[in-house]
Amino acid sequence: MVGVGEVCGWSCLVWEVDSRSVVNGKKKNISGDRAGGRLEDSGVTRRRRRGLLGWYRKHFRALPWRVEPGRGRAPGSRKQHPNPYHVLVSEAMLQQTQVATVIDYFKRFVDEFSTIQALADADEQGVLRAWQGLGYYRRARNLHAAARRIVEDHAGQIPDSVDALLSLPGVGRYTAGAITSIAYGQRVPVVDGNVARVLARWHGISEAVDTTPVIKKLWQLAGHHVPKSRPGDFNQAVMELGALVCRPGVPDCGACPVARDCHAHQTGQASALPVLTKKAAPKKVTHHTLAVRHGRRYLFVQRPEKGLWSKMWELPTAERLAGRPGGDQLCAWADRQLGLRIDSPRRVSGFTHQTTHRRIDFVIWTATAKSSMNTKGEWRALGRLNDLPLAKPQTRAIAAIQADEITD
DNA sequence: AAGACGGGGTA
DNA sequence: TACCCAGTCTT
Repeated sequence: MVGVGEVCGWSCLVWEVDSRSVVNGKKKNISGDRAGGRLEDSGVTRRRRRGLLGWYRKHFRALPWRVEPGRGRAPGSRKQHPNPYHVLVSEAMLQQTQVATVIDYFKRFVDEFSTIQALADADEQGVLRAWQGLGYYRRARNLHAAARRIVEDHAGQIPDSVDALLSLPGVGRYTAGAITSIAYGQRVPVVDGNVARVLARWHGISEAVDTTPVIKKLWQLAGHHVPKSRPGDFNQAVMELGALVCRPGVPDCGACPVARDCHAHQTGQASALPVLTKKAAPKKVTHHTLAVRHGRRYLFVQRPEKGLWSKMWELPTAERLAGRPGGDQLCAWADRQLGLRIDSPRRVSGFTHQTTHRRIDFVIWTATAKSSMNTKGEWRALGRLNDLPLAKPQTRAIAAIQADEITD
């Protein structure tokens, strides 16, 4: 940890000085040179911790991977920390995904894969299937690979050091901090979107928080805020505050336990912070999904190792047909890409699917195969897809085909 | 440093 | 629409 001196006797003025030094983009010593200054000695810091933990004890959400805060500290009681495996799974699911979305996925996942060993023993398709609908499917494959590594290299114990955790696929600085602090009670900070927002407001950070020097500063700040006692509760409390009170847009400062020690609130800037850099608009594209029927079954293929929806299954989909192709183009495409002769494709429906980087118009076609000869892919009845992981637009396409079958 | 990677909640 | 979510990895 880089030494941060100039945070002793914290004041907003100190940050204003620091932040100016950050903004020219140079990695100068933004923390100042005075060694040994400890934020924990600051009255403001102690007050923030106290206010935050008191608030958290009252307002925390009961979540399936969480232990009641502060519990188990009395002599003779157990279970001070949650199951490290549960923390690993939940943190993987929570990456860029809201708590409310994760809850049911988490329950089903640990029900099906109840231990790290069980997860390691599973096959990747099964793990992807359990992840279906959650998005960012690379997370599922990384988690599965991590489980195998943990069983192989760590005797099935989730590592308790940041370095060992960072070497696992899909575990970055945030997740390593979450596991070490929450599951193992170590004084390690976390910075996620919530923490960044809270810190930007507490300290009146007016530079964009998604640039390298400011991110570095946020980790330093978080490292000085996290207490030795109950670091996991503290980290979760900051994130919970960010999710419930110190929300994006207009925060509920009237409900905030630390508003008196928040620079943004005191100066009326809370709703203006944090500042984020603008992201590129999604690209507009069209995908043509072709439901090729042979008897009662349809052809499904698996997507490649990399890229969008990697290793998920789908009805064959043409992603770069120019213009507004007709049935002839679809026939040619099926011949070329699938080695399949089909009869007169018919357009049955369409919908739009939005991801972070693409706005995809899906056009759904159906056609009959002249034979089921095909080296790759599987022929499946639509009622027997339970073992195939399918991304969202594919489930919509399949629903459209089923509806079309009925009205046929 | 900038993009890719999903899907849903919220205003 | 646009933003943002208990981020990580690749280019």
